[in-house]
Amino acid sequence: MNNDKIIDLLEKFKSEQKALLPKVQLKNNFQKENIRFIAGVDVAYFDMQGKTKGVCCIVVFDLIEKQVIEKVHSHGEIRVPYIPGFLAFREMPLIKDAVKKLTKQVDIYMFDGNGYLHYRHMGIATQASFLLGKPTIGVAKSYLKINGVDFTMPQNKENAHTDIIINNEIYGRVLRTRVNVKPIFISCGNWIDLDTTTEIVMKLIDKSSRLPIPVRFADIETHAIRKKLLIKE
DNA sequence: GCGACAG
DNA sequence: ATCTTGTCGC
Repeated sequence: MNNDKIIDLLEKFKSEQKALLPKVQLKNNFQKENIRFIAGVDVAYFDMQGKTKGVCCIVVFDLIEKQVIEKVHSHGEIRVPYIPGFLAFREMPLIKDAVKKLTKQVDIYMFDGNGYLHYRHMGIATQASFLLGKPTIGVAKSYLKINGVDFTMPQNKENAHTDIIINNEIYGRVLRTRVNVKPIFISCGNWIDLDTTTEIVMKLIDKSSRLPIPVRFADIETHAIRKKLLIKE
């Protein structure tokens, strides 16, 4: 993919993101007590026959029974390069394919990446919400600096957090899910508020990781599937 | 030209 | 994201 083509694509992508923005709602469109099934979505990459391929896994976790109730995956060629701010366009085709395979109910989707914490408030979690028609949450392992604004490190206590505020607007939250571990960067995707987002993320933390269970499991699953695909060929 | 850069 | 072994700690 040459440079001119990428520049054209980015302009097109940017206007798609701007068109979606007015539809974003940072309010819960559900009753908290009804939330039970949380899906984690992640993508892993590999090369095969000189092409960049990807594996997308979705793991659905039951908050009540505390167990995984469904795992689905999709894989295929990745055609869009990674450019900060446009991750959704790179991963969305595979996500769509994996979503089609789901048979169980999902109440909320969690993504490996940002949501409202994004240049145009349109990180992958927010953008994907329109495809899914469900509330979404963004969970990033590192910080994507916006307009040169740094984040404030939260205290070294479980559940300590600081907000990322730019031009008097809250973009997202830096959350210390466990003591002595780097914080994560969470943000609303759509149809959910930041406090509820934080609550749900904390409910899904266990001793095994600083990341919430569905995202962690989806990450592990993508690596497992990728390994199988590489052995076959 | 240099640095920054979710995954 | 990915390339990669051992190793410190709960």
